[in-house]
Amino acid sequence: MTTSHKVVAFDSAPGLSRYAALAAALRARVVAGEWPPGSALPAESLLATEHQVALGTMRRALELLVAQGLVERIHGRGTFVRQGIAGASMLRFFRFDSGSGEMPRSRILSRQRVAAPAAVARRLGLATGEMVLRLQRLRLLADQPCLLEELWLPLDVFAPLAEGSTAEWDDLLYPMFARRCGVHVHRAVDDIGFAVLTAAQAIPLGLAAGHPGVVVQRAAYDLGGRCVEWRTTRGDAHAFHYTVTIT
Amino acid sequence: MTTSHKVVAFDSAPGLSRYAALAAALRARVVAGEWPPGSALPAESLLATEHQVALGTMRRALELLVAQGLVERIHGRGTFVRQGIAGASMLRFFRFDSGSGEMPRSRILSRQRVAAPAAVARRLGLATGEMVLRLQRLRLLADQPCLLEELWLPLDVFAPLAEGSTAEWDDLLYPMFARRCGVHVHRAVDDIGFAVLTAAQAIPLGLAAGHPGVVVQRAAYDLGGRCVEWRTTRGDAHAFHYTVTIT
DNA sequence: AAGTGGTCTAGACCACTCT
DNA sequence: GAGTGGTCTAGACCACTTG
Repeated sequence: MTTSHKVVAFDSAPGLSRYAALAAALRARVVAGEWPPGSALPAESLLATEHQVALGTMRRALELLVAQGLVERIHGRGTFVRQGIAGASMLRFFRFDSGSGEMPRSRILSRQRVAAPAAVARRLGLATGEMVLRLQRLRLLADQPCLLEELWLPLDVFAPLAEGSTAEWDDLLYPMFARRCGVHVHRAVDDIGFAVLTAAQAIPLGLAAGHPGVVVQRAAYDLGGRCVEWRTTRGDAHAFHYTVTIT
Repeated sequence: MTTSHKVVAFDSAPGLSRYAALAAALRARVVAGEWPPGSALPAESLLATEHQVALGTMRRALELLVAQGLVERIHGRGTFVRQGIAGASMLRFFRFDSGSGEMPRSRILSRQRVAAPAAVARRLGLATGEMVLRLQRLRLLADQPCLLEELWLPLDVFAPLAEGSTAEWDDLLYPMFARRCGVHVHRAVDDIGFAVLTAAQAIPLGLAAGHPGVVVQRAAYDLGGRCVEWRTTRGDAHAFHYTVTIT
């Protein structure tokens, strides 16, 4: 008598190593929602027998996914699909002198349902004229305004945020995106530059028009690689600092 | 009859895995100069038998050194100690609109042998008052000044640079450091900030006093982890740009 | 105690580079 | 063809977490 085991096929490698093909197959299952963010994958031994490869090969595949930031492994507990980026990640570019353990606060200044301008539509991978949510947001530290943000979100997936009061929104957006819209931000690309602030940008920050400012433009992507946010953040250039290590 | 093989001992692990201890032992031999930058290490199979470990374990150790940036492996050729940082690494923070294939040029504005000020001595790990080389350097792109730099170098290892004409110096410093002083810069930490330029800083750059400037402060380290350079670079803030990806 | 990931072994075979 | 690193296997044993 033969026992029946679940067997999962994966595309054999077109020039790819077996563990790379395995990693791609596992990634596809994660993106498809088979294992939601925060949940555990089956044990590596199980996955190995399922895919009919040696344990070491499956380990290589999982290590690859760890390096790619898709999953994280915890000794003795298991392999988990990573939750998205935590939030407050914009503050890492700034050094505001306030109580160090200070919680950042947020205030939504405006919220509009608008047709996407061409530049925004291109960034978000939408057709020009598709509906988006435009937000203006002020971030405060110890009740002092420090960052002014303009966000563009595709309405098809962020529709829940178009309704209800914005006064009750969380101070951190990404956890709220996950909870209310099922959108997990897994990757963000920040482009940093400097520009003089206009009056409209400077006043909410308590600065004067013409003050030097930092401009961070961010594109944020979900698990599947779709751009789900286009954001421009402005702050006082004198508060900017960032450290890079090169090897 | 027994054949005699070279056997290299390494400290058994005080809480370290065997491959981590192996990596540390190999790193020590590289730092000691047994395999100079650019040269090849023995084959992994040889190293494995020398250290009396399985091939896979030695591979883990070498992979660790690759991840740390100490060596690089080339399929079919061997394992090589990495040369230092190439140079021109400061330009990656700026976007000067000129011919894209433009070679950056350098001009040494001043060179002094001076006693290290306290702040510099601390950064370089010297006693206050030890002798250092202070350089001012202007970097040009298409004959346009773009960056102004102030460098502090410990004289004990950079003595060869205190003699002779600075007019003949290379445009890239790090390869010259390696060739003339045997100093290989393997790691650099850049701290980016913002400040308004003084007249003395702005004039050489063709800007006006009070112009917004980017300030990059760099500590550069050699193979052994010694800080061998402390540098401050200033440039037009409007030319600054940098991209960071977070996951 | 049971289940998880982490380390280590000893081998076979493949892919690439140089001469 | 000889020598290098890269992949894959099949197992043993260890270390950590949880019930």
